[in-house]
Amino acid sequence: MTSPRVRFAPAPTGFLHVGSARSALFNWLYARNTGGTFVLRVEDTNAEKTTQEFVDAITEPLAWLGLDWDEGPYFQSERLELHMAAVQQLLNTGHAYYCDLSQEEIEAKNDEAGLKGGYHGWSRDRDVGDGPGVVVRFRAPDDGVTVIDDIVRGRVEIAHETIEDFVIRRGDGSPVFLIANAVDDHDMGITHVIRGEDLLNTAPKVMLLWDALGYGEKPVYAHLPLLVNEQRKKLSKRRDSVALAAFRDEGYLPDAMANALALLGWGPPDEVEIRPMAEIVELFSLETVNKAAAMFDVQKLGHINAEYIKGLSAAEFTAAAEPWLTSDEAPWPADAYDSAVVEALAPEIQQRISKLDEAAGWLTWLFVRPTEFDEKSWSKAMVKGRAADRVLDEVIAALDGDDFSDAGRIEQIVLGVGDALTEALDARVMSQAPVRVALTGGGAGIPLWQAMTLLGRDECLARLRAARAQFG
RNA sequence: GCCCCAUUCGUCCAGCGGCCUAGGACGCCGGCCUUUCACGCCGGUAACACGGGUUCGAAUCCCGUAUGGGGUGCCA
Repeated sequence: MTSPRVRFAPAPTGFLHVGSARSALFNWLYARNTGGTFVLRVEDTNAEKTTQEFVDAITEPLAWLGLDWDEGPYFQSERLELHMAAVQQLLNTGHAYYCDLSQEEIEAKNDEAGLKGGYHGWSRDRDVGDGPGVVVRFRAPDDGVTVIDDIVRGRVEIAHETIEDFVIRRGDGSPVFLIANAVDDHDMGITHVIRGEDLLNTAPKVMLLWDALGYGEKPVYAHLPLLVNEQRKKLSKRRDSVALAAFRDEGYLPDAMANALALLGWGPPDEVEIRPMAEIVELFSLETVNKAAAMFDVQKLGHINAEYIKGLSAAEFTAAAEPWLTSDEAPWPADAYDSAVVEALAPEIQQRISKLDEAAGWLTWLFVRPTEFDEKSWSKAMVKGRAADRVLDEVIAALDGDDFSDAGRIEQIVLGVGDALTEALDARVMSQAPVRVALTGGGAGIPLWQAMTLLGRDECLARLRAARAQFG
């Protein structure tokens, strides 16, 4: 058997959405698993719309996801003459004919014949000639069936009587994707057509064209279950925010994204969900793809991404998060940023976020002095009854002589103050909370001690004194 | 309307006639750890759409019904 050739054939719509990305991924997985070839083909019947920008909107997200293609991108628009030749061939062989009927005229004829909807071969024998506004229709067989032996869905039969004489060339002379599809898949030696279930109904039409053109052996089909939203509707770029680029911008890692996408409609036999793509490639098979539509669950994506973030080394994490930490949106002035601080604290940040754009929130106080104290945290930690004022006084005094070189020592000093007070006052005194509020402005965050060494003695003491002054 | 497809925990995935008192993951709930928040660990919650068959035996096979979805374009 010759090695498989698969293709991902998106229309240039301006961006790639997760449903398309999933189709691309499954094609890629199949190609890599079988040692086949992954072809990228842009289905642009409207050639003038295909600007470089639109092409980039497809290729960049694919590359980001790690889906490298072996051939292409080919452009349908550049193969127009071949498509037109195929239309002409069908015309010559009697498989297609011209039709000049308008939508209104077709409806009128349907009404007259007592038929509802569709097109019923009205111009088959009218001997219409070509001209402006005239379309070419395929003469679909009146009886018999086309069988799709779909790898995912099994045997699907479509009765030919339900297939109307569909248009293969528009009134403006341009070919419709159905004919382009048949021609391109044939010319490019495509062996497996792997795509969304929404295209299942177009398969018999292309197969009919395929036979009429005398192309011989057809590709095998595999229609993937649709990706749906919370309402169980097909993911739509209109309703749902599903641009792959948007996920990238929020700080999802490409490997995590690809891993998550691979789990929609398919699962590894050993039930280990989060794993390197190389293993997924190894385990993947079209035969084990699900039939039922899958909901794209951002919460699970978040969990997978969090796991991937935790798996990064400190240096890798710092580099990966840098775009968010150095952007204009970062909550600190550009010159206050210090990547060394981030790298030192990376493990603490990594275990607290599920997307890279959440990193800044944990780091703000290290790069800029808090402008105000969180009210709730203040009232919880800074109560005199719990000796917060004395804690701050003694922590300030004890820390004043320290050189802030050792996180462990700072911890001992601060906690020691609390313990001593606990003994003296015969009531549990927690010294961490007031110090945290004084330093960070809030009550929750990464561990203090190491961060304090990074902040430095002068800044720490200044913040502690400022907070102490609030007591009046 | 017509054609096509699907139906296992809230969600994703496992199960492809007996191993199922249905397994894993996310989420949720509880506990442990912890002088913050997390992480981690332990435990719990929760599903075979319904009705008929076939079979010694069905989540698994067949047929209906219901529900959901896709298509029905001179979009792809």
